[in-house]
Amino acid sequence: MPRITQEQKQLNRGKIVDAAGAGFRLRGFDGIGIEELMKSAGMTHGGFYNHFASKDDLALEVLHQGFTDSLGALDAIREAHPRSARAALDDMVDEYVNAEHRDHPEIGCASAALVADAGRHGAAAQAEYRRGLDGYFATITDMLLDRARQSGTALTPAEARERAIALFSQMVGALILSRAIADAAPDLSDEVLTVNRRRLKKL
Amino acid sequence: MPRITQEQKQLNRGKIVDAAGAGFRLRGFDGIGIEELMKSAGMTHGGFYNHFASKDDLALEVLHQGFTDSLGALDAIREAHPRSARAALDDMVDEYVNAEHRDHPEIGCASAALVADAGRHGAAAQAEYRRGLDGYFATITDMLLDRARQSGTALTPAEARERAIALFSQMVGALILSRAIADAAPDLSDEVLTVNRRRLKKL
DNA sequence: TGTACATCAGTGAACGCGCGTTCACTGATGTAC
DNA sequence: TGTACATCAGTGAACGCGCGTTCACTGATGTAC
Repeated sequence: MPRITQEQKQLNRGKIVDAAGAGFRLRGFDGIGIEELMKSAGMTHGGFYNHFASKDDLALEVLHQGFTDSLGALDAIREAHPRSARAALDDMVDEYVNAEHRDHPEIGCASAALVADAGRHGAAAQAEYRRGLDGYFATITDMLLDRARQSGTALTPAEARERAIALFSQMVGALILSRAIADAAPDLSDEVLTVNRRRLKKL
Repeated sequence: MPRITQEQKQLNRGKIVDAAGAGFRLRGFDGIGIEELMKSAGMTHGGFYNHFASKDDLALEVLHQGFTDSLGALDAIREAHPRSARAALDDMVDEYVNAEHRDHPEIGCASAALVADAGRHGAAAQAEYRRGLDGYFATITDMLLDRARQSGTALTPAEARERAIALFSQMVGALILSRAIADAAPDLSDEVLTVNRRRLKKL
């Protein structure tokens, strides 16, 4: 059957990245092997190295794509509420600190699901992570400034950035803690989500 | 040389748990093998199974010990400030959300360093995690109630618990995010710590 | 446009290394008398 | 208290499996003319 179209090759590459994005989020970088990833992407494992130099190389691509997707989703939330930054911020919190998001890390935030691997992997992984955090912090800062402007409240850019960093830290912490006990203590896990969601929307 | 004293055996077991506690925190459960763990505990790897049924079994012991230690450290902070719950809470935040703690996961909070493994490992690991979180939430709730009482502020137990959960979530999130970019973006990593520390102490 | 040849994406077997686990062995400890 | 024997913690070699990576092969694609 091979060789295939160059366009088809790019589609296949995308399938591998998607499969790895879900697999790594669900089971960690070491929790799923190349054979299984390639299989769930619809191929056999031998062709992997036509696309990536190594499994680590794939991890970088997954991080990059993950942050790109997440930042895009955040922009979409903003655009869905062009007149109300408050509504956009509330939406963001609701969608992030949520049982659905907790229960489906495979389609969720890269920051939360891949964070352990990022710190331990090399400089390149951390650079991807930095890019993601920079984007989150900048966008949320803008949203807070918009909200203050729209409500006639005074807010300096420096203060807005502080709040944005604190807010995002809390969102990530809430999601991660709720995931760590999701099966064994569902009530406590739900409480972590509910409490944080309510308090985050008051900020 | 073997066989050794039963007392010595327990000491050796402790050394293995300590070595694994540091190793798993630094490099993850899959990031360090039994041979290296046993070596850093001062033994050869063959004797491992005199102490533990499996590597997973060891992970449970590490989680258990980690939370016991962390909760003990939190009690020590309280006892160091018997008259001022405010000083104790500020101390807790300062010691947790801190560059020293960020740079030394091996001697730090189990909740933050082992969280990724917990959610993915079985029910037993999650049960340990639940015990840890229950302890943290209960203790911080008490501290907040003490502080309110000492300052003459009104605070219901339910409201105190909400604040405690939110506060701990933010502490964990801040530490984890700062670790994820510690090497590649030290300035941003420091900013995450500084900002969260300041805001957490205002709560 | 058509033809001949080079390229190369996917296949599936194979390699080699690491790691969790097992095992025969040793000799000091613990115990029964 | 002393002696003889059973126990068992640590040793280090070995096993076996999984996984990341390599490779010869295939045949359709891409390209040069």
